[in-house]
Amino acid sequence: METEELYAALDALLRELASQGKERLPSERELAMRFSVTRAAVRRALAELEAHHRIVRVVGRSGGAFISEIVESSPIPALLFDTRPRRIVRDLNTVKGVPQMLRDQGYEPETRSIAESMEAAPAIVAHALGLKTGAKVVSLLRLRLADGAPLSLERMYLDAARFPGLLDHSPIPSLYELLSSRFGVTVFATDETVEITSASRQVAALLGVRPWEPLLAVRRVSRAADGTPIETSVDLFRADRTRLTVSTLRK
Amino acid sequence: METEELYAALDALLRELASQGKERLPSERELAMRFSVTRAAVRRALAELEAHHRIVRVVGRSGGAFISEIVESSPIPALLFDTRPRRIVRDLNTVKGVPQMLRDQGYEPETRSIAESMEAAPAIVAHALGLKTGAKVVSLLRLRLADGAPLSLERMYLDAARFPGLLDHSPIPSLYELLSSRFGVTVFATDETVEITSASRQVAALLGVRPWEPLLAVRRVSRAADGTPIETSVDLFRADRTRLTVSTLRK
DNA sequence: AAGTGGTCTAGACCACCGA
DNA sequence: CGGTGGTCTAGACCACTTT
Repeated sequence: METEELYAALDALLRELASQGKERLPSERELAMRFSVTRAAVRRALAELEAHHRIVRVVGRSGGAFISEIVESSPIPALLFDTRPRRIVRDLNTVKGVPQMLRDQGYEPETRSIAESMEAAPAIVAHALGLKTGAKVVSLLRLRLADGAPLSLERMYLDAARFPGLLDHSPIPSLYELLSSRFGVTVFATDETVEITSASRQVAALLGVRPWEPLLAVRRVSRAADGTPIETSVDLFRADRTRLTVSTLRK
Repeated sequence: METEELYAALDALLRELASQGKERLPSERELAMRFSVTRAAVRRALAELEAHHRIVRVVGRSGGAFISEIVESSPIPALLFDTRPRRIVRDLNTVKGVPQMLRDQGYEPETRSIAESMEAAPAIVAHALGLKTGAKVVSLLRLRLADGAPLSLERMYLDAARFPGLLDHSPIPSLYELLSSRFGVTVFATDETVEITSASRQVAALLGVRPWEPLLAVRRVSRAADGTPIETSVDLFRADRTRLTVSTLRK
């Protein structure tokens, strides 16, 4: 019995248990015996059920695999229109900072500075900021939390020559406010790109997700009213806690 | 030697090979012997490298694991010079349809209609379109391809009462054009949200990706100039072929 | 035919954690 | 202590693709 069959069998078992109001599956070893397959095969199928959030797995003595919710069967899903989980909404139409966005939605924002340093600009950063490769840039690595839980990891670069003494204020409480009050610079426009990336081990540890889990990567270049670049950054958002929104008018 | 060590060792090997201009790794069996681990261990580490797009794996006689790009040799990333990006760019600032967007970027667009039908609106769809639950809606399921390779799967709902006889033209060549010429309706504004979802087996098969692989889900409501909803849809984009862009001005 | 990656069985040991 | 999931070794067979 290959994985696909086993997945179907477990799927049926899940529905049966759900209909009986039970939420705990038999142990992996017992499932392996029942379906006459190895435990490894059971684990592959369970891993897929877990990836689809059909089950949750818990270790330890009364641990096991638990049904995460009762789902009706449906062919190709209208399910995708469902928006049950409470996700934090990042509106790409505004230039608000993350903390303000969180407060607007009733979350308690927190920012932890992981690293603040001066370094030579990598090629892509230099290109985005209109500098020569190797020019000095200020590099900030910050972790954003909402209600105490990690939401995103942000790496930002700024032209060190344009903003001298920026690191004197370390740790920086509100960057946009500091740029405005001390340097008279405000963000006028942003160009952003959105892609999926996967979490490296270090990123995963900081964000509290598993390695290689998918993340939303938002790359940004902020510009002043005269078009000169102010900062370029990459935000890595936890996929399970984030929804991006955009509104557009015809052009 | 556990997975993390082995990953680091393979990482070092990757850099060494890259510096020598080589792009092919030894076979899994040889790597296992070299590092005195089982082939399963090698495969776990290689899977991680693949998830990070560090390598590409090919089956068959002269297959193997190949380094996906040589980073060391060139100080300035070749990407910056590439006029036709490896990923297809979906500009969320415009309301252009997918085929037009593809043509603009030099790809050959193709749309395959998977299903076109009339059905009762699910609650969420009815809500988005301002209809009563159960009202008749036209449901379209279409696969978009670029240069013959699957790019996205789109499920769209339209008010059947507003667009009578829409399915008479089945299969629909250009929906936006049809709405304009036959019903005098043009899209004026769109509200879109972006999230990560994972591919079900059926979706994965259509898009040519593996089950549970992450996808970009773009949900949309298109409105006419008077604010009435025209259509609501979900686009599932292959993460490895898509980049979304947004530009904003201060508000 | 031969060598590649893909997948499976079989079994062991570990980390964890409640009974 | 004992049962759970998590991870590892060892080895077999299959599907695929070039030689």
